[in-house]
Amino acid sequence: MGHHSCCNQQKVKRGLWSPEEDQKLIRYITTNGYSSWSDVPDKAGLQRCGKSCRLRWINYLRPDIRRGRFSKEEEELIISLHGIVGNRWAHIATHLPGRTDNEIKNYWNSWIKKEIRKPPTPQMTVPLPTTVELLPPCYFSDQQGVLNQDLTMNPAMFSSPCPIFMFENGLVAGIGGVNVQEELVVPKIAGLNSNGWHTNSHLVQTPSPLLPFMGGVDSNYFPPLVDNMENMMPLEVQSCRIDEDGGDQIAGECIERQQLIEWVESQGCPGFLIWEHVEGQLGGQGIPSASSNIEAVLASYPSSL
DNA sequence: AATATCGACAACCGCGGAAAT
DNA sequence: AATTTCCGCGGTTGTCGATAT
Repeated sequence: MGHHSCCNQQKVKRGLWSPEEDQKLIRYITTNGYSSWSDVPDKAGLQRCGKSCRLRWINYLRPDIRRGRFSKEEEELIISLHGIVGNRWAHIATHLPGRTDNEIKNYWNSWIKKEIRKPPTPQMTVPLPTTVELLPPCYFSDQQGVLNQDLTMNPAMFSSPCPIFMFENGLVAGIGGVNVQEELVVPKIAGLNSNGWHTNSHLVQTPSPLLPFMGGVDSNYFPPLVDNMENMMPLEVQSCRIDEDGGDQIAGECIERQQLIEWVESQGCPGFLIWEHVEGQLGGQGIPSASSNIEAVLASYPSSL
């Protein structure tokens, strides 16, 4: 039948939960547990749908829940993780014991509103040259699985000369003492293993011929490099990790900074840029700094600049 | 003083996919 | 194997007290 018919019969109560309802639900769940949420309401004597009961228990009544303001460490972790995985609230919540996806989502949505009304920071604006016609052509090779299907199927998208690769280097290590090492991944132009990256964290193609790709893009961290994110084209990417000191590799998925650099250079691309989050800035502005100067990258285009 | 807006948080909704029938 | 039911997720709306106009 209709796919989803929960919560729309009459006589099913909705809206905020009363203390009495809470007590009924708590009593039932603590004595019986839940095997099937859909028959919890009947057995517990509640005029709710199972879904509502589940939500109430998961997000509010269950005993191991933690409430109150987020700590500084939690805030930093949320912001950092969001910069990497995007709006995957449930995933982010797994790194914050006792917190729910809903709570984190609410936090983010109000946090982001505050950030948005702040004026952009000056050093984030990078002047881009307007004349690019003289740049030598540089196309991607399809060898070694470098290109994904979208790329090969639509070569017109990649007629822009001289791509500059940009990578976002996850976040600082060991933040708040929480081990998020496995999250320290950066996108790489490669095969189809997107490994759960959120769409807006994928490598994207920018409208600028000089900066055709940006990796790990979060528009709130990297706003001014391009005028509008709408024109960007999400691409499937493979995750890997830039590891400055060579430690803590992730089996099979990690390439180190030097490898990354070599790989980019092997593509015949003269420039690349690695953004790095800087410790201490994540909770404040969430502003990255560039490890390699974009001016130096642009200087590698002698014919036009 | 009255009302509009804001902000934090709670809850709802549709969807995709898993599980059950 | 096909269809229905259920679960969990993420976007969105609702609620209500606080703050601003």
